[in-house]
Amino acid sequence: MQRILAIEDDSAVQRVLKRLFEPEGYSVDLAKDGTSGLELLRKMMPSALLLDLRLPDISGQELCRKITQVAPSLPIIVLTAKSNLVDKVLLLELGACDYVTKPFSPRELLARVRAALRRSTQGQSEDVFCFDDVTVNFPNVEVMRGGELVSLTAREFQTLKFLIQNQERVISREELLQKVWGYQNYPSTRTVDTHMLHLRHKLEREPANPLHFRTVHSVGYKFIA
Amino acid sequence: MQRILAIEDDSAVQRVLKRLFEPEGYSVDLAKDGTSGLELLRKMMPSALLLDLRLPDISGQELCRKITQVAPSLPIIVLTAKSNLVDKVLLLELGACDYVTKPFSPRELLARVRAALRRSTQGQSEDVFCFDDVTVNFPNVEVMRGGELVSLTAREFQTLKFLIQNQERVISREELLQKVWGYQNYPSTRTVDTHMLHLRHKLEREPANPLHFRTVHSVGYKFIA
DNA sequence: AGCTGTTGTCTAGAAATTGTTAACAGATTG
DNA sequence: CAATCTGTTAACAATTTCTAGACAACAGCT
Repeated sequence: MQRILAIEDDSAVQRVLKRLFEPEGYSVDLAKDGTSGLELLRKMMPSALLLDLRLPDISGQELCRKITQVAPSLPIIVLTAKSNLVDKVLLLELGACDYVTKPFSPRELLARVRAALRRSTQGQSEDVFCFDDVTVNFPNVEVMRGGELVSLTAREFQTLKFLIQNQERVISREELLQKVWGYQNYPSTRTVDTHMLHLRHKLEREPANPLHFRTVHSVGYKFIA
Repeated sequence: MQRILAIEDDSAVQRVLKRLFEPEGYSVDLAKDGTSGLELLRKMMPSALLLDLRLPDISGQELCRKITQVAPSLPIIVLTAKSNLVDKVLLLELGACDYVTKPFSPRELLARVRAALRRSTQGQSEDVFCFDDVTVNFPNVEVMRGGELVSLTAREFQTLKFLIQNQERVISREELLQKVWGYQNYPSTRTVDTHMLHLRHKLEREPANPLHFRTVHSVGYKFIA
């Protein structure tokens, strides 16, 4: 039997979750704040986690980070009131695998939890990404271009991955250095430019006239498929 | 040879599929409606199924349900015109393992089918695995090379087994230490390198220029047959 | 057009990662 | 109990990758 842990302080929502999942053959355990949630998590090791973002004690984002440290492969479905795109990106980055905005349709939540469980047991479905004549294979850490293997360095690949995950959005050099490089302080940001140059030469048809790796003058870069 | 069954009524798309998969070493069988598709499915037992959602006789969702009853572990990749998110969730729930929206990039479809096949075969373990002039016999815990018995240590054999089970995929030293060694914490990961060195010397033709036990700089190692 | 700050490009040196060898400590075996 | 085997770590060499700086080219502004 699959066990689901729900960290959610609203008792009305708690009841809805119980009534939704238990008849479908899942067991539902409840925690009403972050600290007791983390404790329960360690004890029961659930198959999936439902996480409310607004909690009395810890911020949802903080909790998300801690959970992914304790159980990196646990699928987390976030329940959130906002449908903000920035938040969505942030959440997926923090390790959430899906999110549902409140008020949610019970049927949709059920479907998403099932899909998440399926993905976590049989592997990610989003492991390839394509644009132009380029295929990026994430688990294999491989990039094909027109049937030929293109060799990227690890940094280049990480940068590409981050850009794809945040496509359409402009990303500053500072953000890239923080999120991809993991740097807290940096004397210069020019190294980002060099890496973009390399990505363009390896993946663009006309590196001097880039279609996908675009420069946004005095702001940063963005990726467009 | 891997066989793919495509249930798809558009003959133009049928041709594209044939031209895409057959040169890559797959055999493609075609059915142009749901009933003949189900019949063919029972006869040929393909390795993967490509399924168009808009069919003349049966609804794609209905068909999806029936197929998962007949062959629960068969990977299904759905071809769909809509990119609706709800549909996506519904499909995954119905048993599809991935989906591609039309018009699709041939290369992307190929990559996804490969990924799906890899996922579906990685669970079931063969008794013997061969690459180059090497034969690995899992039940006997034996490795032959060109008729000669090669003696591997227990760790080396476990490492080899894990690499073969996850071939093509890049595996970090950390993951190896966790999954093969069973370690939770480790002061150093260099011991993995030493074991890869030994495997190379015992199983590669040119240990200094490895073809099968590849290193992916600053990420990890991967095995390729 | 001219000015100014930003970005593209190249390169050499710095830094990090990996290959390889060898030595040592535990475990296993006879 | 000694001998052998196995796993681990350290050290150094070889290799790959990253980075900062210089200068040229470019975009945006007045």
